[in-house]
Amino acid sequence: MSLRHAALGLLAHGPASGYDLLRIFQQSLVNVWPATQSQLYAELGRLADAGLVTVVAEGARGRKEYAVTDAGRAELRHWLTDVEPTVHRRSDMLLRVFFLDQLAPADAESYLRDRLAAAIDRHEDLLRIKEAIPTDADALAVYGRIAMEWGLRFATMQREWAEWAIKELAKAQEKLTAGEADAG
Amino acid sequence: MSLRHAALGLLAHGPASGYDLLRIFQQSLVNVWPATQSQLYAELGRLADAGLVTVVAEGARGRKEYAVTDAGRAELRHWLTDVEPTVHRRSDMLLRVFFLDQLAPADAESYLRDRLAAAIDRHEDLLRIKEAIPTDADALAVYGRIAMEWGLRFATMQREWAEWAIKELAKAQEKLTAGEADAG
DNA sequence: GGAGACATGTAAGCGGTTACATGATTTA
DNA sequence: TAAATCATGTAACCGCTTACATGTCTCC
Repeated sequence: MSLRHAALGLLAHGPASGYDLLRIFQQSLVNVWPATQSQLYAELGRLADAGLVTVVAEGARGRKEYAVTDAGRAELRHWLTDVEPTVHRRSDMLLRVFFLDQLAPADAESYLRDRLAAAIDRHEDLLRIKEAIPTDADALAVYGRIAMEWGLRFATMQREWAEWAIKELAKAQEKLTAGEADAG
Repeated sequence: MSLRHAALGLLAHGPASGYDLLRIFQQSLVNVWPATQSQLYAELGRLADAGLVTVVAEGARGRKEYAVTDAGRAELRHWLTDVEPTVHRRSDMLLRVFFLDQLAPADAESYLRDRLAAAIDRHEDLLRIKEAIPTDADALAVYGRIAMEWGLRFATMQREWAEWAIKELAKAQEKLTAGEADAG
């Protein structure tokens, strides 16, 4: 249930409407916690019902500006300090690795090469985004850069792993053909 | 919809019952694609309906042994070669990083230190699991080791990132106190 | 005969995605 | 005045989790 805390965290930086928050989700948070419009509006309603945020202003076109309440700030702090981050284990990229033996060796290698290429692309994309980000000293920027660094390191790790895996695969393949030669 | 492909992939190594598969999910695949019992039995039913697997034997206690069909193998290969793995972006660990400015500096640092400790623990856990795995040359073991290596590298990356982030935070903190001294 | 493992299933609820639906305001 | 943007909301569906529910077989 982290969308609620994401919304709470954004509102902690100042009042905003659902529409405002949506743009932040789709820009700054898209790589960390994407959210859809329908989800966000529903969650803001629930947050208001729970007393964690309140409508502080109503503007044109039915715009509702929300602000976090004291209870909301307390909940946010609780989530930040007391709730252990969940570890995501699910990876269909790694799941495929388990079943690569169902493919011809060349296709298995091709899969890993695609991962390698994807990691390189990802790293380049992130670098481009990083350069476009202002080097402000404000909190969201400082911590945003720390999160960005995680992404860059993750992409690098994935690249190096794919390179290593391709070599491992080649080694295993060699052994196998050597074994076949022995048998023949 | 990867549970279906996970089941298909496991059955590609030989016929098995839902109960058999469940143990594999909870042992070998727990770090890659965890699945619950209710989910798995339901999916096997759907796979059978779709003609991707069939019941090849019925044993004691209502045991049903499933085997993958030609259509199932084709679907598995399709998924392995043609379907781009999804990139998971959602991380409540990184989401918290964005909101660390809502905490006292000491608490923010504490959060990062906890991540560091978690990464070290994770790496040790994986090493222990790795040593317990037989060094078989069979496909599931070979590719299992490649997946394991990903986990180890991921934990290492996370450890190094946390160490780096703690230093960054200290630097930012220094700058801030220096700024305050200037102003004061 | 009881415990523990084997074995399969259903139901309620939750978070997330996609699609639908509506309307006001600003700007070219 | 038409297009783009601003702005909020609902509904259907899907995958996953948790809990419930039932029954069989083996071994001590």
